[in-house]
Amino acid sequence: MSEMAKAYDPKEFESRWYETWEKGGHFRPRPEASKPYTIVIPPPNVTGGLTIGHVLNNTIQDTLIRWRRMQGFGALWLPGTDHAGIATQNVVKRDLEARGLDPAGMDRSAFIAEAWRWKEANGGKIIRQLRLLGASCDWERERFTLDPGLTEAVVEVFRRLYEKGLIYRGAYLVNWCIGCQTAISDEEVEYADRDDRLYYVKYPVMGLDRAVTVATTRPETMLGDTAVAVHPEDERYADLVGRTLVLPILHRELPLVADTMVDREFGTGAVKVTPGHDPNDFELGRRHGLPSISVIDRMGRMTSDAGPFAGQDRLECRGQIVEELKRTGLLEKVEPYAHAVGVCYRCGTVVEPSISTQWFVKMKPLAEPALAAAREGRVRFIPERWEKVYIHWLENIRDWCISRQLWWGHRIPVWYCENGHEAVRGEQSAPCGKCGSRQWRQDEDVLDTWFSSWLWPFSTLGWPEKTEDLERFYPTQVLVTGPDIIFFWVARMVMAGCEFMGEEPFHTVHLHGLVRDEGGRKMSKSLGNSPDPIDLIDRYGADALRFTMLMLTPTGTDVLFGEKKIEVGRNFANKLWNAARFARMNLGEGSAPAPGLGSADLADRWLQDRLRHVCSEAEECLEQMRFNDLARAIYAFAWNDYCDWYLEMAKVRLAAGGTRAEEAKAGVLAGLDAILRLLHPIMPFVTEEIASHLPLGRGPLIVSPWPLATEYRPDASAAEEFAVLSELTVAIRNIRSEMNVPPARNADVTLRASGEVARVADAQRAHLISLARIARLEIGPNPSKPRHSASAVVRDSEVFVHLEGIIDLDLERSRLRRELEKSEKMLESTRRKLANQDFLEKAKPEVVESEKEKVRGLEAGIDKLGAALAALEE
RNA sequence: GGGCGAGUAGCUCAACGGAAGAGCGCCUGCCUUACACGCAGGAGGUCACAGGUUCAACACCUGUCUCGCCCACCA
Repeated sequence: MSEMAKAYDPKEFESRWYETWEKGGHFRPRPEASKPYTIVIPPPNVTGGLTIGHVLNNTIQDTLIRWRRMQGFGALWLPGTDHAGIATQNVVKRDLEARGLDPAGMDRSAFIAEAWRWKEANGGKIIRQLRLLGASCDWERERFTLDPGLTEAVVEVFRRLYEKGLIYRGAYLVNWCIGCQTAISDEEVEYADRDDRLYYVKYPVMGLDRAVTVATTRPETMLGDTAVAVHPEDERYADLVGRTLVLPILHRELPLVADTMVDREFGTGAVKVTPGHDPNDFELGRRHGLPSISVIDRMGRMTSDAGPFAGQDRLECRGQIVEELKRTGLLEKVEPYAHAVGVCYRCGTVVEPSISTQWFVKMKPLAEPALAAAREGRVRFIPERWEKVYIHWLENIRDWCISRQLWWGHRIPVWYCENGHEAVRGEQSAPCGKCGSRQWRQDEDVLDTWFSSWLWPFSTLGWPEKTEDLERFYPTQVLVTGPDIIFFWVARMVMAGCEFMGEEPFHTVHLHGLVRDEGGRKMSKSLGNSPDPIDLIDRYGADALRFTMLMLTPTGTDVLFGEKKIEVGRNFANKLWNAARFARMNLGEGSAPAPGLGSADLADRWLQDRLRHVCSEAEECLEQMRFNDLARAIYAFAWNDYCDWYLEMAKVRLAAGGTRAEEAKAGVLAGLDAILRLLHPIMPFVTEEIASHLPLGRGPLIVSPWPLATEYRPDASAAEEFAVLSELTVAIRNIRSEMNVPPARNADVTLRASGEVARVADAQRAHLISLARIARLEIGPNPSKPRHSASAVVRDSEVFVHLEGIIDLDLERSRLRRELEKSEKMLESTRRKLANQDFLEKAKPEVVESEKEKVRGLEAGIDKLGAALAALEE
């Protein structure tokens, strides 16, 4: 056995163990395991680095995978990365510019080549970081969403949906991002509150000396107005419906239409209708057969249809229009107005709704099975409340705009022949089925990144081919991710799984919280409040970080993370480290006994009882994915039960030597063995390292059997005896501390006790003496009370700590009075309860009995305290 | 405008309807030969507010307030 450093030093062993595990093939699912357990990683963007959010997400997954692996499952954690269309394209562009190249001047294939080069050089960063975290992914199965196999899956899916009529192309109003120069889906639009202005503009009525005033936040879009609408039952405008209005500035004629969509309460009750630049107006326009005019182009500049404003930026145009309206007296008023505007979730630019020709997926038919899956319990959410969010979205689903005007991504697998016929295929080859033409041109656009992500649970396993992996590992067991991508990813994966595999891709969705800073703000690069996990791992250890993250994360609530909190994990690792050093120190040179807790010693019997509890608790926590409770339970057991009590008690037997020492050594090892196995899924490195320094008789911890409660014998009487022992110990320590007995000084103690307390104290005399630092211990049913002593009541017994020469009578009196007061208060409230007739009649008998018992105990204690106090008053 | 979540010790969070807990911080002692990343002891809480259900409520119900998310076609 090699030496162990004095303190936990993770740098010394983390990378070494990761290499050992990987070389040992332990990240691969065991071929012989009958039951599979699969998790597919939410593929991080290739552009990204590891964030604290990733740490939480992947620590949870790794904990589950390692736990199942130890249980003997064929555990597969399938890793990979997402090509992240827009994000990557932007990063590559910036990179090119930084290198003095001009991305705008590049042709498509040159750009894509550059993007791949960038990906090969930089795309592995986050994967390397996951390894530092200890993620036990099967790297031999790593996938990338642009891998050939996954491309094949994308084309196949597109083809199937196209043939089913669920994919269509058409000119509709879509969210156009001027910043990213592409259409984006509804889900990619975020809403940001803005303090804006509401402009009231007068539209003269043709042939009358009247005008209809409309309210708008976007005066520039009036250039594209094709109607004004009012509510059909709005009396203010009843006589005007059907008449013609004159659009200010451009003097175009507009019908005044009636539509129930209009809110009579808002503004003037009249709304300008711009089908070309507003989703509601687009709908309204269709209903009324109105034309639509696009006055803003893809760059955000006014088109030729904007007349004199053509070529201006939309915002510049807004200002000029307002000026012009003022000048002509058609601007009635301007009010401050707070509202939400849609912005691109990628670049934050205000989204410009525009009409353009795009590809869409018809979602309703796909949503049905996904809805049923949740409603019928085949897909379950943890926490449950997210199910409602999922269902609500699916019930109100809108078609999915899947085409993106980018270069980086899966190119839309549609080809057009020279005669305009369409065909879906991966590569152009065969002649056109309709005209025989061989001149094909592929659609210019690429697919939304999520169009490959939604296939992830099966495309990564080989689909559309029927591979062994697909057969064995699909469906996966659990998906671990954040609630922010329920719509983008989770729901769509369920839809795809149902549609293409005929089965849900997973049965449990664990949605953990977001990581925030200590002020509750979202972690983000721009705020600069997101610490670099790698730096934290470097300074505190991966295990410390992992443990802390889990400990801080109650199921499904956001985590407020601060660097200081990692100390909990680091200190805990150090504690274990030193417990192991203690064990080794006591094992000495000779051959060590096999770990075991079979002796008749109270400490061993009690530890078995505790292990029984903690093992079943850990199991339950993992089953229910309550990771914070899991971490807390193991922490409390290891620190408080094992280190504070068991090891302290073991010192007595170790000092005694002989058989008792051998038994203690076996027990110390057995306790550590259980703790290390329980903790391995959370803290893989330090547990593995510690285990390697101890003669536990096991192979690598990573494939050691998960500890079962049934390995340990329950022992209620040991628990009870231990309680007596610890209560006596604490009472004595308390007196010592409050009476300022120097820690180094052992005190004489007299215990006036009979029955259980006397029996336990006598049997555990050696333990008690050691734990409470006692010089001489006298136990009897009625020993004489020592002259100078402080006392305490423990159950039905009295403890006297001799304090010759150092007793401070005043101190002791006030100490006893405090105790007495506490007991009397409790006695009073308990008596009151028992005086209540309803309580006696209606409460459960055992509750009543325990209250009565409580009174008896309190009364006896109060008597004793009173007597002790009286003795001091003399 | 809907929906969801949270409001418990200075801070971050626990607590099957039956005497309010942990970690950090704080106070007092201790370098007690595993650990000062530690040991022992201690202080600190009208469990957001108001009603109600119950013998009994931090927990269940109703309402209110505050904070935070998500969804939504009031321009």
